[in-house]
Amino acid sequence: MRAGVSTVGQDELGLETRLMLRAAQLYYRLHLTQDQVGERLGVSRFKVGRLLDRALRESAVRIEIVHPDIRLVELEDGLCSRFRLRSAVVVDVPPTASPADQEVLARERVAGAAAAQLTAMRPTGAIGVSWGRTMLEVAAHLRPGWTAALEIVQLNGAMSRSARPTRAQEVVERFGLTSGASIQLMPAPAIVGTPELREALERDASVGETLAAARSAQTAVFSMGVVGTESVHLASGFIGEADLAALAEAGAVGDVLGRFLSLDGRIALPSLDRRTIGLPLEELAAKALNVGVAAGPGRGPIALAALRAGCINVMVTDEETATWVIDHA
Amino acid sequence: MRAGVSTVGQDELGLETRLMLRAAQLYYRLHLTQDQVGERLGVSRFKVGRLLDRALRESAVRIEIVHPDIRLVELEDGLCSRFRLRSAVVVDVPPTASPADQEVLARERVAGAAAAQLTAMRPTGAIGVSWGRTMLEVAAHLRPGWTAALEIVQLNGAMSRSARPTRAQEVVERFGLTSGASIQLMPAPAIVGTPELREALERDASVGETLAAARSAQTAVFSMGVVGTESVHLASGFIGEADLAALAEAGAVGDVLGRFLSLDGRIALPSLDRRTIGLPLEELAAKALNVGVAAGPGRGPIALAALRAGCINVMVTDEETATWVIDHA
DNA sequence: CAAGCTGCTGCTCATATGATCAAGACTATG
DNA sequence: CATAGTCTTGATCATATGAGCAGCAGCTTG
Repeated sequence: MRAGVSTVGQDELGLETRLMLRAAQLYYRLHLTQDQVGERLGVSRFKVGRLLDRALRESAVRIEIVHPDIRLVELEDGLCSRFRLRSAVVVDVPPTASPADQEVLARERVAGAAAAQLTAMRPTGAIGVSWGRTMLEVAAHLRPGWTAALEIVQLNGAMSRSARPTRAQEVVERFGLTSGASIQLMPAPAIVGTPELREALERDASVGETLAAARSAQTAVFSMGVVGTESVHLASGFIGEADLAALAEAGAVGDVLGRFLSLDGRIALPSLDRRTIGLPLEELAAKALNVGVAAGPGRGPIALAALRAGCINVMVTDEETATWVIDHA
Repeated sequence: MRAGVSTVGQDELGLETRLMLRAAQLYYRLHLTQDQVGERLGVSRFKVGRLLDRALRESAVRIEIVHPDIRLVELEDGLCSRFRLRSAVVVDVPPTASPADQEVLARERVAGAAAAQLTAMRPTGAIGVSWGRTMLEVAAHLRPGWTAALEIVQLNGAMSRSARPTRAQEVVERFGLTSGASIQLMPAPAIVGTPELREALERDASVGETLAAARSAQTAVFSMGVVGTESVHLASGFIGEADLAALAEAGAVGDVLGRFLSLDGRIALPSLDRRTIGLPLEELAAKALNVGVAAGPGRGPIALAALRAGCINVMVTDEETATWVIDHA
């Protein structure tokens, strides 16, 4: 090797750096092999490798992902690592004219992604599901044969006496019809008037057996609701204005399976929770696969609360919600 | 492969693109192997390779060299490809307070680079050299043992009668002393009064033998001079004000070996050229290795002219000159 | 000047990557 | 409903790259 001559060191100009840039140019821009670069530069391919290594370490060469959607992947990674999730899906929701449209579109997009994610995951055995507008949309996106699961079981009470029914049954039915699984409903309201009644109902075979099935299911799919005048629980008549005021007072930010949480991930109003029929959150959190779906403006707080409660290990949501969660975690 | 299920096509979101970004993220940011990426994403490593390929082709991933000196390498490449050079060296010259300082610093930097380049190239046999301020500086930067060449020969006339001598002998001597090569001077002025005298001198053994040696040398090292009041030929008394005016009239932009060129690379003033003693440019251009050195503000035009004349195959210059040449080529 | 030390070089070998190919899946069309 | 064509997929093999190591040069220090 004649490299020895360079040891005379006539190098005020950073000859080594020059060599590095030249190597980077030939390798990254012209796509030569390290061998070819070495030949052109008169150095061994090992040296070329080391030069490129240095270029990368010293950030003389920057590799960046410039696709506009990369931020979604970054949000997904952020959610996964911060909350130890198995996976996360964050979808882009194009802006719409009105906030109402935005909410509808977000729900539609997120639900589609949730359905795709569920399909890809191929859950088996029994699958517990909640209800609500988002879950209804998820159900609508499921395609026949999406899972080989044997049973679909409702995770919480849903039977409504109101003029605007919950359509909870449709959710379960659609999950079942598209998969050939049997279905099991929870024939009870989401929330009743007293803890004693809740206990009595849960002890009764009608509700109790479904609850037992919900308990033993290895998979759960559920959405998150907001607290406030647009709450589905209010519309369905499960809670009244007084409850709403108490929830607001207690700092509730939304609900999971009808159980309202405050931002720290704890039950906001234990007295109300004791009147709520369905799987308790600790038991939900214990499942192997927990797909939580949050779609639409204002879902950030309840999403964060649910994540903190540890009852989600697969998150599906929109960019706005994910951003809020990451920013406030 | 369960990939079949994805063919149901619940993909308004560009699922494939999402996968691509995820792969790019894991591969380029987290530095996993394609195998590992494939495992995490549930696809084969071949698919990962194809995804990354696509990401690169579609510019979803951009690899850029961000080091501040990369522009110098780009200029070098530009010079090499535009003028079919063997190599080019473009050096950075930090700004100074005054233009005069700038010229001195540029000469110093470029000369250092030229000396380093020469050293790295290890020319053998005979080496022809020109003279001038830049060449003197190059000579000063040579370190003992820089070449195993046998002879250093002066390429053009240099003997001056003026108060300010050319110091051309110092250039040759320094080249010789640092290498152990013998030296051969050209004992004649650069330019004489008549073509006849030039011919007579070149026929004489004193000049003729040196000229023959200059002709047979396989390597040449020379600098480029500007035309104008600061011309070294004027200062040395080789040309007078009248010649200068004629050169300006003829569109001369500078000289190589005392031969003045116009921007198109041709002899600007043939009548003057016939009075110039030394190697003709066609013979210079025929050599295997021609190191041309241009340093300092205002050298762009003569550098371009010399390149167009085809008498350079290794260019050493500063950023300003290189930029000018590229922009005007 | 000797001796130890540091840092750099190129080597060997394991691994990662890319090119090419054959088979299968889906589409479009008769 | 068949069938040809196109696209995608994973396998094989050659090549490119990276990890770890031993040798050597130059520097420092006694």
